[in-house]
Amino acid sequence: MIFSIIWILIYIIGSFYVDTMKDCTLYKTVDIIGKRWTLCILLELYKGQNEEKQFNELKNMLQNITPKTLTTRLRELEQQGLVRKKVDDSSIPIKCKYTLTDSGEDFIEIIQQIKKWGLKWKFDNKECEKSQCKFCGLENIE
Amino acid sequence: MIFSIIWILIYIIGSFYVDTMKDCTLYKTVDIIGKRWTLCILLELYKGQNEEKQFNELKNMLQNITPKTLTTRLRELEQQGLVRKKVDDSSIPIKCKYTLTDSGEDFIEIIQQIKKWGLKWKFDNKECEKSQCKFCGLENIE
DNA sequence: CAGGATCCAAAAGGATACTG
DNA sequence: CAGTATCCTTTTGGATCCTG
Repeated sequence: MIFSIIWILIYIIGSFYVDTMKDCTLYKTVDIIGKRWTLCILLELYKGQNEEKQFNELKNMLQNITPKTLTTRLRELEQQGLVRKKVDDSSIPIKCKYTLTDSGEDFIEIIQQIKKWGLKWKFDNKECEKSQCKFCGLENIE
Repeated sequence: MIFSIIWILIYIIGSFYVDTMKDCTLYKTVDIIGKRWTLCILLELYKGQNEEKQFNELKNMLQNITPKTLTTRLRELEQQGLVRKKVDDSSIPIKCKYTLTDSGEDFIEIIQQIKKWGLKWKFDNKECEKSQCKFCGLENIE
């Protein structure tokens, strides 16, 4: 009983630090790229010298992704300026080509950093340690 | 009607690319750090020359985080080797100190990279462009 | 081919109260 | 102080079918 009072006091005293951090660039950025499939999509677009990819090409490479999710992610990325969409409606069927923008390509470097960190500290993965991993398609730098 | 058949055919032909990528180091790493609050926690531990932080200190700095979530995240990070936990039960109340491990500190560099990318390509943020942002506590490199 | 629409399941996280 | 327990809401994404 006496302890409870002590703890409540300690607790209240401790509660005076408050700060807000939602507006931070960092957290905004992470909000964009922290979502499921986003990295996969970026990598898929990056593979093969950043050539144009069509919707169903992406869908087939990313097995298990549903069109709904892919559409959502692509739109987010397009809106955030990481991905560029071009529509070719000169023929039937219509073709939509997706490519990375400059900022999107620049972001690949971060992904590369993350992979490097993973290899350094955490995971043994024969495939990923090859000069070119077949999963993520990234060559190992350094 | 005739179009439907054409499209079905195109669709089937396109479906022959399949690959798996779950075992990639990259995706495993992102699984760890892509979760909500994780980056905030790492940054909070990093602030102030990486000194020890207690549970309720963290909880107070990260307003809106619930103890349940904080516990979960800390345990994940501890298990993944990014965070170290020390218990001091020599006095009442017990104190639990959390610090970054070497790999955890190393990871801050990636966060720094992400921030740099965000500032370069996307967001105007007066606070974040200062030499030291009060939100994420990171100094701006380069 | 490139999605839109609808419905549904799972999971993540918040609110709140409680404890040693 | 450092959590645990319970309940509940919200978000997310999968399944499936449909269309121009």
